[in-house]
Amino acid sequence: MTLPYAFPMKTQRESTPARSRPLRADAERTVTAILEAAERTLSRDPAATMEQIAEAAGVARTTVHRRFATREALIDALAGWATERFAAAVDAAHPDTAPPLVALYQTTANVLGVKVSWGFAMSQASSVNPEVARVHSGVRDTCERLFRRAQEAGVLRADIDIPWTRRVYYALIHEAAQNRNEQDTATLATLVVDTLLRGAGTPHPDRL
Amino acid sequence: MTLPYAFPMKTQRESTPARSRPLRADAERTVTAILEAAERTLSRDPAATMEQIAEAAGVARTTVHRRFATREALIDALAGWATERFAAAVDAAHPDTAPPLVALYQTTANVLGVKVSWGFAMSQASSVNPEVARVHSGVRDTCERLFRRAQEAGVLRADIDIPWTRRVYYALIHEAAQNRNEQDTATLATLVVDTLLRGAGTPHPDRL
DNA sequence: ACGACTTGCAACACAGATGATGCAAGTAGC
DNA sequence: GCTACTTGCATCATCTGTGTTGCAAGTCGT
Repeated sequence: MTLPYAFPMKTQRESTPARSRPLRADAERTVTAILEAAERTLSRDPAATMEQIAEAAGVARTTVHRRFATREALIDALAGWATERFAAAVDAAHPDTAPPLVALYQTTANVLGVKVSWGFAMSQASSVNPEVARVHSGVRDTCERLFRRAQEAGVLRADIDIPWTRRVYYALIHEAAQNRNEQDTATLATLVVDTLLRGAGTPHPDRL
Repeated sequence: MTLPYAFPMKTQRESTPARSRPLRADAERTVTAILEAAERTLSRDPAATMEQIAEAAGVARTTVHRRFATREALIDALAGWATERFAAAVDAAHPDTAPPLVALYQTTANVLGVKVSWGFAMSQASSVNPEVARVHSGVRDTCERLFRRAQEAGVLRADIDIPWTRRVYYALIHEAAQNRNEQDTATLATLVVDTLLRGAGTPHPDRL
């Protein structure tokens, strides 16, 4: 049994997808097709079978098993694949250096771009794979650092609970990502950030 | 095969749990134990087996099958059981008659009470059971009516998108319900409503 | 105390999914 | 064009979960 596409190999020191040796171009395309089909299929039904995934990818089920030894290995690779993009999306927004509000918008937009396409894969944060968990945990820290900077800059209130706010932020992104309908990520990001910062209430409500 | 505990029977006109005839007291307790164990078990792992549920309930798997013909019937009954409480919780808050802000707090607190205990069951809104779907859809309408009243009363901004705001509200309740840790529903409701109305931003931020 | 009901246990049938293998046909890359 | 790689197909073994049944032991309600 060769294991040509296993995401973070335990024997590897970094998160780059590793395989025993380079795949031929056609096999490479097949692997990609399988991962994309897996995302599409599993986001609709997380309990979808290998057969359904194979069909969606346009290959035979045995081919899927040739590339991913087990179902778990496939999902693991999928989670890794998306986690790489996730980390890159966050990184590209310079969340630790850009002005807080700019960083918030940019990070949101970038993450939404990944989340819309890789929703299922990104939901596998509590993966068996320690590398995936590590990246998600790292992003969580980055997010909370950004929120603290936003507090210091007076963008976020001083009295908010940061872990709670982060969870709300994640939930907003999740909800926005369901709106795949036509909306571009910039519009969705505006909606998310606006909702997070201003809420839905009036500035000075006549109570009751 | 008798089907002693099937939630909303198609031949019944209302949502009251119906069974062919009353169960003996011990059997009644068993049914309750199974439903509670199912909630506990499935909220941890939605793919949990009947065996695991039976074990959690302290009964044999065959007993579970005696009370619920199929796995689907069990989940359906669970969804119905929780949906009854959900509808009652919303109703008790007088969402259509109390002042908007009062109704919002009270509904939130009541729903959180149910959601904390019946999180999995309440996530089965898109149940095969049309009665369950009808109740959830009704609550959704009630919620949006309340939001419109809140707008008219100046509690919610006039420019918000109501469906989006409702989804955000649901997401906040969901997140808050994860905080089972010690917090009472009144505190959590305050947090949810406060976050929904005010967001996390400062009233007049020095932009950037 | 009696009868009806309920439960646990052992056993079975069955369906569906996973994973492996050998072979023949086709394709990429040198 | 040659070789190594890749794929589809047919097939098989295995496992797990679901749902059923019969029976013996125990319990509820009257």
